[in-house]
Order: sequence, then C-alpha cells, then structure tokens
Amino acid sequence: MFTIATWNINSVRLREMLVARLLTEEAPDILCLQEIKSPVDKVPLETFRALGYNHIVARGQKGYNGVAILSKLPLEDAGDRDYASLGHARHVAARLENGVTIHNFYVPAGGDIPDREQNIKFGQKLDFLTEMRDAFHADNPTKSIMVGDLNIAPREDDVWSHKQLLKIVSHTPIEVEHLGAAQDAGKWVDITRQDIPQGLLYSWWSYRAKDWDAADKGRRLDHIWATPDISNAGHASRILRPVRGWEQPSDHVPVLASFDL
DNA sequence: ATGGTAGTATAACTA
Repeated sequence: MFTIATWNINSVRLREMLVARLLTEEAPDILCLQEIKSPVDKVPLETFRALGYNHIVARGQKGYNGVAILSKLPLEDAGDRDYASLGHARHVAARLENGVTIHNFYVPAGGDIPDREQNIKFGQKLDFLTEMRDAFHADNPTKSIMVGDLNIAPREDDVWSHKQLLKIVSHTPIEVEHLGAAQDAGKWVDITRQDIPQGLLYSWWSYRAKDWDAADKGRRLDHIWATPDISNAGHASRILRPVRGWEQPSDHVPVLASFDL
C-alpha cells in the first residue's frame, strides 16, 4: 500500500517549511507538487531528502509553473510532454518499481475571459486539454495514476455555486467538456469521487476573500485519477482543508489517496 | 459591477 498526495504549493521556496510540515504530519509515500515557481536546481531538495524523500523527479523554470514528484519509494524519470507547445514546465511523469506510472499535471489556469477569441490564455487551456486527450488516446495508459492542479472543477458539487460560476473560468461547460474528453480518452477514474461520491468538495479557496473559511467559496481544482485496471485499489481519499488555515498558506490544499498495490 | 490578494523577472505578468 502507498499513499499519494497532490498539492499546488504556489512557490516551493517560499513554502519549503509548509511542505516539510505536510511530509512530517501526513508522511505520504509520494507528494506531487505544482507551481513550484523555481528552476529544479533551486528547489530545497535537501530539506525533503532529510525527511526520507530521496527520490525526486521534477521540471522547473524561473518564476512560473514547475512540477515535482517527491517520493520515499524509488522512482525512475518517465519523461515529460510540452502540451500545447507552450514551453512551460507543466507535466512530468515517473515510474515506481511496481510498474505504476505517475503523471503530475499543472493545467493552465486560462485567464479571466472564457473566450478564445478575446483571451489567448483560454485557447491555450483548451488546446492543452485537447492534447491531453489525444495523448491519452494514443497511449492507452494502464497501471497509471494521474494527479495535479487541473484548474477545472467539473461537477456542480465541486463549486460553491454552480449557477454563479457557469461563466467563470474553471467551471464553464466548454472546459468541463474538454476535461471530460481527456478523462474518457484515458478511461481515467476520478478516485476522489469514487471514495466521496456525494457532497460539496473543494481544494482551493481564493486569496481575495476577506475570510476564506467563513465565505467558503471554494472549488475542487485538484484531482487524483487512476486507470481502471488499478482504480479498485484506490481508497481513503481526503482533502486537507485545515492546511488552507496554516500560516502563509498556498491557496490550494493537499488532496490524498491510498492505493493497495 | 468591481475589486479584492499573493508570488516573482520588483514591474508587470500570472494566478
């Protein structure tokens, strides 16, 4: 059995000690980070190694984006793809010794206006998702887990108000449709919703709210999926809401699942 | 309707 977590950290250098706290308190076997906002050679790897996370696969760049997989279990680098040819560090993959492949994604946020004619970033987001669909269709993944900040809350109960967010980027029907096409192409099972099928679930709360906890205007942007050959092994999903209340927090909280593999 | 906060290339961008 192993536990995997995904967390958009919004700068791994600024929040090095928050990562260390999560690794100490929850001790997932694997932690996938997004938005590390750092070149790989400036990630504080020694802090993570000292906590037993000796196996690290990452892609970084200066200032923006960046993804990393920290693991207590041996990993081999399984490459990356430049979806939508943006030249951004938004994907990396790794393979465990048991043959399970881990994909870590940071899907573009997509800007504010949900129209590709008016907002190039929204078009890039849709193109990124279309390339994910095509890649999953071509690769037909098996024994795979895909996690990350997908920047889309697909279900009505993944947002604080379905009606009020229908024209807000992250919950528009066209984004949900594109994400669904990528999910279907890989036959991915949403492990969080397999475990917690009913009820409101959020993994992100805006920094701009006066009181994020009281207003509770959250969205479930962070996901853990698995291919159907191993989806039955997934269980014990959790979303660590209290982490949003830690000092100088990320706007995202960790999402966890365990796999009996 | 607007503006609100946070991070990094500390100025203007991205989220």
